[in-house]
Amino acid sequence: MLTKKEIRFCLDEMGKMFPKAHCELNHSNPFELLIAVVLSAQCTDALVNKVTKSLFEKYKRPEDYLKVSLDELQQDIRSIGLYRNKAKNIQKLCQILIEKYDGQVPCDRDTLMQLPGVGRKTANVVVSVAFGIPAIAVDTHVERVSKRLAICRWKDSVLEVEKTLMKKVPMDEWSITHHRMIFFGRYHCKAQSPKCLECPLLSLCREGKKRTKGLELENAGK
DNA sequence: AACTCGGGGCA
DNA sequence: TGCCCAGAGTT
Repeated sequence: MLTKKEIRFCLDEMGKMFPKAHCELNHSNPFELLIAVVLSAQCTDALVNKVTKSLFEKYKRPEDYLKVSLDELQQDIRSIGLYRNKAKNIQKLCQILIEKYDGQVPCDRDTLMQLPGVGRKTANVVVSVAFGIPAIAVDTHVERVSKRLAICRWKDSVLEVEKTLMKKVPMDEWSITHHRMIFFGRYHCKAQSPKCLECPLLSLCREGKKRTKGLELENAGK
């Protein structure tokens, strides 16, 4: 298992590789952030950004999402995939915001998780980015990177990964941890083809050592 | 734990 | 073409 010092080194290196990783989300508007993160499930941020640009010109407040028909909202977000469920969830979510929370986005993680389409990952992103509440959002990239680097154990559940990260990463870096690991996992430490041979973390990466050793044996055998 | 949603991106 | 994807909900 990696020490705190080693983890800090890893995060620093990830920050050097993707220096703009923390600038991708809109900090200033919790409602737009919530919608954007709900839309981002199972598709890339680049794709969501294409949609949200025009979407946020048309829909400013929760009320605006309820003024149109479900079909119209579905068409407005069609290009991101999973759009039927997401449109339904967003209309339901907006209705709840209006009825129970005076049209405002709750700043509590557990409250957010009760909204349709909002799971633990989405709730953690919203509270940490929009409200500055310490939280670490764990998605498939964060989970994979944490396991490959032996920050946590292979068999750990998503929740256990989150707890381990909170224990080992200094609190003031929690928010940035999510974005650095996301970019690192998406573009470098890929699920199928990680770039271990050109990775600055190889010397302390359990999975990387195993994989590169495998590559050497493979090459030697040919 | 396994399945579903889904169009776009990429090899 | 076929495979995978910044998840969440249901069974």
